[in-house]
Amino acid sequence: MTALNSPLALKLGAFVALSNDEMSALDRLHARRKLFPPGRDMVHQGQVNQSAYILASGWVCSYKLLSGGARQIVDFQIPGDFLGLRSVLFRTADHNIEPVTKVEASEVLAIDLLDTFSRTPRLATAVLWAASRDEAMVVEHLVGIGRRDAKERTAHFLLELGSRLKLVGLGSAQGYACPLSQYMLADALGLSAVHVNRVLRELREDGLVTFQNGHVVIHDIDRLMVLADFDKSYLDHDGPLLK
Amino acid sequence: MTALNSPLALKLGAFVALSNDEMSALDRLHARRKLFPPGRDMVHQGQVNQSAYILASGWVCSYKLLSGGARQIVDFQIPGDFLGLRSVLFRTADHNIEPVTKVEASEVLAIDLLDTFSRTPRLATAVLWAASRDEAMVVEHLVGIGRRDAKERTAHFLLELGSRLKLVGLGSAQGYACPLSQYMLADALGLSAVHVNRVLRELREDGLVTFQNGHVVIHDIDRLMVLADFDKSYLDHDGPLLK
DNA sequence: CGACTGCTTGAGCCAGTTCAACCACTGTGG
DNA sequence: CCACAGTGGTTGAACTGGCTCAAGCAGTCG
Repeated sequence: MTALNSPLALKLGAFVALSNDEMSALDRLHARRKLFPPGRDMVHQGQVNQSAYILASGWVCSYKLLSGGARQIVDFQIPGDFLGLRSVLFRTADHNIEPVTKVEASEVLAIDLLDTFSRTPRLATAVLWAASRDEAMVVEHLVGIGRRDAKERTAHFLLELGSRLKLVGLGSAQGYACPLSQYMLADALGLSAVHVNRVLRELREDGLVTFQNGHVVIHDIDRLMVLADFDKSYLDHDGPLLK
Repeated sequence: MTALNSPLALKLGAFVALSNDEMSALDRLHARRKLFPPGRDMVHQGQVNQSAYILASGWVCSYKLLSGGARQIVDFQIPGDFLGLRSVLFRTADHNIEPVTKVEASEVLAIDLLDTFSRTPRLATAVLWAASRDEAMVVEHLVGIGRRDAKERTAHFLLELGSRLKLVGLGSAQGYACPLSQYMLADALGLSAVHVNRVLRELREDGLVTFQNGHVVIHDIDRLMVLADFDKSYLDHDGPLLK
């Protein structure tokens, strides 16, 4: 895969028109490919001096565990996303990262990243944009768990995922492939798996979305967006620092 | 007030030993003092080209509103905290900011901030540290709302606030002044005000904390920390980029 | 074939909500 | 100086969204 159609390039390209130089700088970041099997944590809480990764293919999730054994998934990462950017800047990781599927990721050393940023500052801005978008997603997630009921929350989640996947060429307004189990959905949405199941059924019976067999099919995006109170502006901030 | 005992200096100083140069650079950021009365929003969603502020005194809260009228408070900011750092980097604000009390804050223009960072890079690192701490707090907040019950969540919240206030010289292990109403607590914790009231009573009757008349008194911090499953490590990351 | 993982459905229960009332304070205008 | 309105806190009673427990089913893998 060349930089041109890599998920990361697609994502950043939605924000900055990338020059050839910038493209090849991105390419160079993809030098150290690594593979991770699903299930075994890539990073866990308290681990020190972790590298960052750029996800090339597959899905991962970041989560925290409570002493009682409960798990809260903070976010899923999909191709084109950075993982553990914060764990590089700070010595220790404050959450766990687990591959949901087989994962292909490029390791990025702190030095290389900083080096790339100083040579191609527009890339730095673009990556900062991506990081801020991630932060905005966490905030929106918080709002959803705090103040939306299970149905709205689930609908919102599925719409957000769709929107993110579309940006990296992995989905359309009609639907997308989704390797998550209902258990993972539950841990992300702050619900029980049983209840997620019922909510998904309702959404299906209402003719809004179908979540089945690893595929999300969106039947009526307009009604779904109304139900979820979905305003995608938090996903595509304008880029101000860029002239 | 000189930089030496300003809340921001105290906070950053916990992370980096600040030189005289760095101190006076901080001082210069405090040039444009402004006052804000409680109640009227300082920033609201969608607003463009906002400045950042450093909170000198008073409390503010950042929140989002849903179409149904529900409100979710994402975070409170206390003296020494930055407000709207993200809104500077990005053209539009994605949340509202409202003063909880009378507020004194220093406006910081994007240029001045970037300028300060390039002259005193250790300050840049320190501010980055603070920003990352804020992000970690939002994540912890998300986890709490998703997976802690009302009592644990409330206890955790009060402990976190105490820990933050202590860092800027506004509280101790015994307690602190707190201008929040039970309604605000409710909007932050994702609960109803009525239930917050009952939970606070329970915590009081258990001899753990008292939240009354604008004061939080911590009676038994050890039991409180156990109840809340409070691990303060997310509040004080080490600083790796600093030699 | 059995074991395991993920999905589905029912039944009963409980944490937290909503509605409604009442109290204590504080500030404000006549 | 009192009346009155507004804000914040407190408590009870009834209701409900989502949970837990329990069972059964389908597909997949060794």
